Amino acid sequence: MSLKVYNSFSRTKEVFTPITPGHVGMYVCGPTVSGESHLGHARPYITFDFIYRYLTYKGFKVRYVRNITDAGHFEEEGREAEDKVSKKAILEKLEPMELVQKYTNLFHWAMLQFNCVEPSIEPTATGHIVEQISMIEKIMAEGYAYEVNGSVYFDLKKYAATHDYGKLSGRIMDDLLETTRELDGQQEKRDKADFALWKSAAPEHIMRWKSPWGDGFPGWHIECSAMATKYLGADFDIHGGGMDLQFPHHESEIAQSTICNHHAPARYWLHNNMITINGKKMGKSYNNIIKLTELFSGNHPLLTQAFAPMTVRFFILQSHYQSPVDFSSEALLASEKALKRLWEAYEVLKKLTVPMEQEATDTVLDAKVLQWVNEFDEFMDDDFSTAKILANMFELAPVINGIKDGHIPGTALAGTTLVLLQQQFKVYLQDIFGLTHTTGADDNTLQGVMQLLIDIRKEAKNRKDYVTSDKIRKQLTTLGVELKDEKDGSMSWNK
RNA sequence: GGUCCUGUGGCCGAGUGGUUAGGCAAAGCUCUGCAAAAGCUUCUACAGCAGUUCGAAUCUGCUCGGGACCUCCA
Repeated sequence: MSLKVYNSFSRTKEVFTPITPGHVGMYVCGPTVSGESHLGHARPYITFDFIYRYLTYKGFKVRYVRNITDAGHFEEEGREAEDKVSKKAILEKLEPMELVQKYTNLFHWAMLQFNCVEPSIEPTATGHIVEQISMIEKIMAEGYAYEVNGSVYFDLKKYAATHDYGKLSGRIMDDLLETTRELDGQQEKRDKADFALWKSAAPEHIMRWKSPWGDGFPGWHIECSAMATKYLGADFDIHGGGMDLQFPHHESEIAQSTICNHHAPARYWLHNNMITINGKKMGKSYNNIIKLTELFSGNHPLLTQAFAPMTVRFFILQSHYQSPVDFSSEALLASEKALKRLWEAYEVLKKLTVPMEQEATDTVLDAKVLQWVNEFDEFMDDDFSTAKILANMFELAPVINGIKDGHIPGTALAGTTLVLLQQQFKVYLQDIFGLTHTTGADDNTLQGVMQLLIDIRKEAKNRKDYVTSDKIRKQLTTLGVELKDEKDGSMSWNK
């Protein structure tokens, strides 16, 4: 089966063919560590995490590069030569690198919470100033950049004359050139649409590096081009990021790399859609940001409760990565319950056993189960349709629970079917979707304490002392531990 | 203003022209000391109008609504 991905560049679903058979180079735009990550940031990292995991599952050796943007960029181009990082640093009275470190650590912590696999390489912009400068020099040598007052700009008009600038984002060059915007510093550019490759640093600017054009700092787009080229080559497979980065960021990356390397950087451009909140994109300008720390703690006016990272991960998996997803406390609560139900079915499934040589007594059900399971790969190959796989899993859950409860005879499914079901559930739920569940079952002390409580409750129940047995169950519930009486008289629990 | 996307049942969300998406919520039943969980059942929608077609949520056009980008943005 071949993997098909929606390529933003061609606006069609294409068969994915890596440049080097068996290997995939993937670059994803990482965070700007000038502030705390919010819910919106979670989406690309979780999306490209399961894409990375799936490519690995398919047998590709993937080099996954995700940068850390720690060299600030100007907040409003040309208005003031102050970058995000230095501005915030002054406000918080921190060293720029101290601030960068703080938010980098926080970002890594969040990725850990979401169970995101670490990228193969996580380069920082500040660690690649030399590469960025040399790339700018090459572009200048090619005649597509010019220097003015210590800043270097990309000559977009010249580029657009022979190249299709705007193809990725569906932009029309003439419109861009016509866009009238009166900003300070715009005058030094040959054309308003030209973007900066290097900006001259004003004396008060903290983050600054020496360059052939004087002290300054790199432009917004050049870091990704420089780092992607360095670690993945001039021509690599996948470039990913949020849809809002298509223009101007990715468009400009294409222009820079095309001139510098004489080659468009990536074959496949993958973009995840936005998370909205009450229909509006989550963003600073809308003042509707929910930080990840707030989400995990429930400490936000829009939240009715705290939500676990896995709930968020599941919530994102429940829709296609290219669809916008609207956030609400209610929607997340639904995800929380759904994940719980699914995970419990998975736990049940793990314990089911049937002899391998068992033949299916219910061939209709057996065929259905096989179809649902086999569709996992099919759906994932179809541009990573995680939502459809989850739907199939929910179709399978009643079958699993039915076998456990005895509504469905244990022999209904063939031994080989059950084994395949168990295997694929594990592979998808844990290895590809990256979901985890903490039952506390790995805590020996807690295990022992719970067993003790279960024993006491069983004894109480046996002598019909329901006051005691209900008290144990009720108090455990308030502690967040759920105790269930099974049909066979045993008890199970989970956190 | 320009470019593009989108409008699915109480809510969230899959949907590749013909067949039940799925989840959450709600109702009933079974099981249970009571619960919870689980199982079974019910609720069956595609913004509006027109067109193409034997047949459209799915294609086309128009109208209305929502959103993204055009500026830092995941």
